[in-house]
Amino acid sequence: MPRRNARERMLQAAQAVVTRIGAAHMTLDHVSATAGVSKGGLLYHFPTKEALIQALIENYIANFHVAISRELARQPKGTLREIKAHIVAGAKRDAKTRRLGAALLLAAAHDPKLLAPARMEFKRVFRRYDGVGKNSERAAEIALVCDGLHILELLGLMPYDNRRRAKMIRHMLRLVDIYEGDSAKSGGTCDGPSLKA
Amino acid sequence: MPRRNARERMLQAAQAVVTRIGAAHMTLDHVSATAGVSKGGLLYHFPTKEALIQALIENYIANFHVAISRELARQPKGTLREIKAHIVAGAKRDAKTRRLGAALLLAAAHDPKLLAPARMEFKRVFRRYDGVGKNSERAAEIALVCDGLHILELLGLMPYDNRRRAKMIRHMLRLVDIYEGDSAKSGGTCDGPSLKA
DNA sequence: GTCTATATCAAGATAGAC
DNA sequence: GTCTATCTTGATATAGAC
Repeated sequence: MPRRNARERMLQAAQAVVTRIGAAHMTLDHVSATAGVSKGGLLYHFPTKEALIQALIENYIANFHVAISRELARQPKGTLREIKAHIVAGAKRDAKTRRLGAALLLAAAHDPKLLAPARMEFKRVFRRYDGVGKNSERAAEIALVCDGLHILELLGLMPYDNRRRAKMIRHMLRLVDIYEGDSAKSGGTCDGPSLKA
Repeated sequence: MPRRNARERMLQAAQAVVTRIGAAHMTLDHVSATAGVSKGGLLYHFPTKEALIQALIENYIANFHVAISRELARQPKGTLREIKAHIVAGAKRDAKTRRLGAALLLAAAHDPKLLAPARMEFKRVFRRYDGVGKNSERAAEIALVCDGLHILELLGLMPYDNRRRAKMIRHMLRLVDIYEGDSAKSGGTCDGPSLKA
């Protein structure tokens, strides 16, 4: 009987361990104990520790995509509603999820290849932002603000409190709106004025 | 004889190793061999591997400050010249330095405490950006764009080529100018040529 | 096919010799 | 201050039990 659950259970256990003590301190013994299997059993499903972390990262990104889809349904019509959904979904991640993301990001230290999915994700996002409007620097600016916030928060480097953060999120959404409006106007230049708050 | 050089030599060796193969794959054996001492000798100066990495990180940040100071001397007068110097210095780091920074950042996976210096650095930067002007979201926006670019590049997540990147840097400097101009509520002293996209 | 038990090997850390 | 010898832990590899 190929128990589909076993693999899933091990992934969940790994996720729990990583969230609790970080990917760097996660050991195979720890995960297998949490999952209720032997180390060998774990290694049967994930031949190396890296494979396990890789699976966690893919899982994390997939979950994020689900969250974005959920937000997308709530966004009003608009060319860039997908981007806004991205921002809101990112803003809504809870502390536990963020901790998991940070741990996984840092786990890539052992193999830059592990960042490949993330790299693809960024490529996709930047292309998406770039594809709309005429001022691609402005677009990149928005992309960088969003993803900069995202990553700085993951790493715990963002010195904002909740109130400040909420204001910043609103500001970002406004940026998208303005950019969307500018892009829609055929003759409109994208410099300065419309960005003044 | 307390050889001041010994510690320094070991630090240099560690830096070389990290730059070459990454902090995760750096072993004490490797470093001690490169430095020409035994593992025990190395561990006398740096009681743990983490202590060694910590020293490398502090060294890295100190070097970055030196680079900023150098750029500061080249910047024309202006309220936010320090910020522009920061941007330019960040943009100018060579590949080797970037690789080192990335490795050190990722090394923090083993202990979030290692990120403490970086955290302090960001706090300082954001406060500096925040202190000038009235629109603090706008200021934060600039800060996030700069540091977002910085970190995404360190992690190799930035999908830009050199030309695109240069344009983005110029755009960022222009953002600072615009913000400075808005804050001063005067004509805005933009330094012409270097800011054209 | 799925797992347990056990073996191996690398690398961080410690103790004490010099 | 620095080295050698040794301990320990954790990641893999292997041998088979069910």
